[in-house]
Amino acid sequence: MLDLKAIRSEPEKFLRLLEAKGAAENLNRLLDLDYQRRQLVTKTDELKSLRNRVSDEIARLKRAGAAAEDKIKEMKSVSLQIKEQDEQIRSLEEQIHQILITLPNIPHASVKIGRSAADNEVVKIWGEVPTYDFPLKDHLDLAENLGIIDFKRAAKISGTGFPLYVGDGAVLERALVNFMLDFHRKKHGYREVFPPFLVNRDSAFSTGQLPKLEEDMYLTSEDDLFLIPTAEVPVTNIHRDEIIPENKLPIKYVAYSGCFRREAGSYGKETRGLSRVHQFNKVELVWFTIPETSYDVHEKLLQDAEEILQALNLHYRVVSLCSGDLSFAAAKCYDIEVWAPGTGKYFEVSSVSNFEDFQARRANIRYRRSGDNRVGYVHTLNGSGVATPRLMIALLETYQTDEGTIVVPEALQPYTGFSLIKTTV
RNA sequence: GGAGAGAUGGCCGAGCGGCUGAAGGCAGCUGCCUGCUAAGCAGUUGUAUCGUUAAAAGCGGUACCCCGGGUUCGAAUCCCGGUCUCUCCGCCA
Repeated sequence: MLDLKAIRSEPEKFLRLLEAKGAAENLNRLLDLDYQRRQLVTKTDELKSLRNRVSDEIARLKRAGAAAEDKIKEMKSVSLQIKEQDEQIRSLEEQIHQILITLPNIPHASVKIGRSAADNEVVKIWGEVPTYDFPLKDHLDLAENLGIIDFKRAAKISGTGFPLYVGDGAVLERALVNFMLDFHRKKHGYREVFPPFLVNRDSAFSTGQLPKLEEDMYLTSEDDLFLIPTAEVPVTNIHRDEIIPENKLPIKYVAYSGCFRREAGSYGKETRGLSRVHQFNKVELVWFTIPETSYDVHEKLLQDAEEILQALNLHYRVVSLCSGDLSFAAAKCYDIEVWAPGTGKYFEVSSVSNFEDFQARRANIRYRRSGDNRVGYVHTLNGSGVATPRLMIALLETYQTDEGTIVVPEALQPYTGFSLIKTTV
């Protein structure tokens, strides 16, 4: 959520930046409603002040045994007026709120203004496109031949987009998750949490999924709980409605979770294989920081996520998203895209975002400054570290051999207990 | 799923329809005292919002005792609805 007071004081700036994200239409109406509200609040507070004073007088008169009928009568009509104006204020606040919750975050000054993914910039390339002296298979062929992912039976069980990992495939998937959790916990000092996979509306609102992206989530109708699309949602909400002492910051969590996405509207494209699925596994990194350091942390977070791919020796590039491609809540975002040689494409395996105080405002996560004891909103950041399905694609396709087997990267071998995946059926 | 109990400030805890933003205690901060520490004494300490201000501080107003309604000139206190927590029973990995 944006700061209404900030919008009020610099409306032109917000107009310009919201346009850069393609979402400026309601701004003037918002400012008008805000003005009306403030006028009415001032008027109504004066009436309340009057009522409080006279009510005290009435109490004094009654205690002294004097009559107060005329004052009571007068206050009766004042109270009625207060009630009417309070209702108007409530209505104005509701309208303001409705606009405010649909306004996206504004891009940071370092973010390029652009319309779509075509305007994104590659800011880093790590490693080189690997070369092979035999014809490459894509992950679908490899997985099917090796019998490590059973898409057919998965479709029978749940439908398309719900991978069923089998045998060494299941072990490999689990190994990836454990490897990444340990990596961030031990090497980067994150605190591990294991969050709930279903969340309530307040939690989904806080991180920005609601109200605009409700249809992207699975909803359990009986209990009105959402299946999480990312661990970002429960983990960010750990500190909802809290005031954190500054000396406790930064706080950094690493969490594994299953992730569930309806991917409504994306039928027909990329529906085969692992590239776009309804359920997947992801290790997520979440930071809470003071505002002054959040952009340094953003770079650090990116680096932490990159190191996973480096440890697995996978070629990747980093893309800085332009304003038009930023998600609803993000002020700045890097995508990490890993190379899949069999498919011949880069796949996004991580999104590393700084939300500044946008989520903190929605979630009411504040901190108390050590110096002057004042409270302010924290900055929240998160990044995938990383998501497995596309990592699996890159892994299978990068480490395939001309026999169709898969060499397990050294870093993973302690977790798999084997170094080669070959046909077992 | 059934039955019962509860929700007050950073924490514990009192609270009669007006004199309660809220007693008392703890913790924190500031002074005083003390060779140091402890103890003692005095003062102080929430959040949001509106106004004043270029802005902040400060000052003034308003609201907030789980949430939402109601009764009343006036509600932490009375009434109704909801949420959450705890205990017991049932079911259950």
